[in-house]
Amino acid sequence: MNDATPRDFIRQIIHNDLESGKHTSIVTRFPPEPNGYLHIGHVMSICLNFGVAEETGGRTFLRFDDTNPGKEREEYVRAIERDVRWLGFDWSDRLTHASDYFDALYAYAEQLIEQGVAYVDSLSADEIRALRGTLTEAGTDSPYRDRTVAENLELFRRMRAGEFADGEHVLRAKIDMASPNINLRDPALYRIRHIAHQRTGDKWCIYPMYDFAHTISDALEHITHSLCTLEFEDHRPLYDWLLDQLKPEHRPRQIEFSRLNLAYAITSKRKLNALVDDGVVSGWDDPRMPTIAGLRRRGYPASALREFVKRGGVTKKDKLIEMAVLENCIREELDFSAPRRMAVLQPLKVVLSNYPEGQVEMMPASNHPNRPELGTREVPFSRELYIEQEDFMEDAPKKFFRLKPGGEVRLRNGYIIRCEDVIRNEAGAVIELRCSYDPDTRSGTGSSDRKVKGTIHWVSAAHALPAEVRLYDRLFTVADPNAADDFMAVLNPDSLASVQAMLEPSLGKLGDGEAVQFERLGYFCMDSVDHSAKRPVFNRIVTLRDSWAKIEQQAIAQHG
RNA sequence: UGGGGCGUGGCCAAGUGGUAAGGCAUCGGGUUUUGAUCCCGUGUACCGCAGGUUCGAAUCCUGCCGCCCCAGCCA
Repeated sequence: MNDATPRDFIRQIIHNDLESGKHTSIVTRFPPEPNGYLHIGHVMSICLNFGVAEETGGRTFLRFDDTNPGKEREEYVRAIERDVRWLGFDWSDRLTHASDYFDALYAYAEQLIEQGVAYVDSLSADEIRALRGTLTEAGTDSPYRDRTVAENLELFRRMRAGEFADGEHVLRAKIDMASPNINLRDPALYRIRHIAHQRTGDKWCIYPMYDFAHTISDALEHITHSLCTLEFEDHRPLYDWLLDQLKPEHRPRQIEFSRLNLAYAITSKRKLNALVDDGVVSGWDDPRMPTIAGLRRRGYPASALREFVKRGGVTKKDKLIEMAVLENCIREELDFSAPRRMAVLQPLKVVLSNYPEGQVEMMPASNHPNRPELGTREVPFSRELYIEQEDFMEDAPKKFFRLKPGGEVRLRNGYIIRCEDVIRNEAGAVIELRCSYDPDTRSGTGSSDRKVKGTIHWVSAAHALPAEVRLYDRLFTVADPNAADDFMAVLNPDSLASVQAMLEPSLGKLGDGEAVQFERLGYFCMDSVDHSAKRPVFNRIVTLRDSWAKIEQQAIAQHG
């Protein structure tokens, strides 16, 4: 559409098809099998299919590829619909199922039989496998390959009528058992499955295979460009063969692209399942999961996910995108949209010895330093406060710009304070700081422009809202857990940490799904599952970029 | 030693014969009551390798190497 729209090879093809008049409008489809939850990899496919249509004024179908009853559930259908909608896409009335076409599919199967290019094979699955040959050796024709059209038709109709048990017969395309492409060695088109389908019930006991159902569904929906991932490249000759034989009115074109892989994440359904079953995570929507449900619960904005996919590009090259790209997209969006708040994750009590007991000042605080239009709110300030344990250090290195004994620091939106005394418990641990404040340095007044090196955040102890805050890290310790021998062995034991934090009181009025920045800490949102007013639970969406952490690391590396 | 794909700086990615965009990351610096944001600057990219065609090649040709996918009555 505009100059910023990336022109990947698929959009180029589509652009050319529109220019040449081959198509007047574009129709795509996103065709998940409802047998699990959608994940970050699907986000790309969704954005591509819906995006390409949107950009050209075309249409997109959300089609459930439900050709394998027993593995598919309505629960997944609803979850998928929700995920796609949440991502910001609309299929309008174009919500379909492969099962909507079972009658048509059956008729096309009979057509193939009548054309003499499909036959009923009565070999067992094992026998068929044995005759298929190998990657380097041609297969062998089935002894049933030359049945007459009449015989095939009768058998196929009896298959449909339920006269045979599962596995007794199978309908196969008659192509070429010696083809170097194994998908062309007489692929199965229909198999017998005496099992109720979630939508068609007991109407059918034979079900079409993916290649057959998908090709015809595409044609029936007048799909112009059928976009799928690279592993289906070898299926394209079969896709085209079916179209050549059946000659439907509309002929779709399949185009393949590489899937998006995110570093430190897995997308294998089996492995994701294992994480849930073994209790490694709390469920499919655990905020550490790469599922759309997990990403949403974590607090990642849909717009940031769309941007992430856009930056990844559309190519045919295997890719493993760094987490930093995703995190940058999240931060970019949230930096703009998230109001600022203060919260202390690891509270350390500070008593201001010279601040009047019982006094409370309401300190105005900007909701967004770069967007004054977002206004201000008032934060209570009093004699006893909490600051971050990390913001105090006894033997601080010279570059430590926070609080140290005898040192000064500014309290964000408050006063400059000086650390006068350190209180310890019997074990010698610091449990409290006695500080003095400089009344002249209140933010925005008097000599408040007096400079000190550091500014730290705080919360008034008497007004603080206690809350559980969950801190997340990557689920795996290696960039490519898929390549690990045992992905369970490379789990990050510290992927979840929970702390009892103290929040500024205004956070009690946060709306569902709203993200805020806890200044100096990161972006946070309420947990959509466990949060309640009585027992607040927050998730850290992502940290802020932290150049201090790098300096610290380097110092440790240099000086041991 | 079958077939199908893919190889441009750490990770992505433009480039479609005329002399290598951009983003992320990195490393410097500036601004800053978030060590955030923002703003500057920062890479000699043997364009997988080797030949060839051409005045000229990442782009064309040949050979080689590496990686990915395929032997479900899964999708």
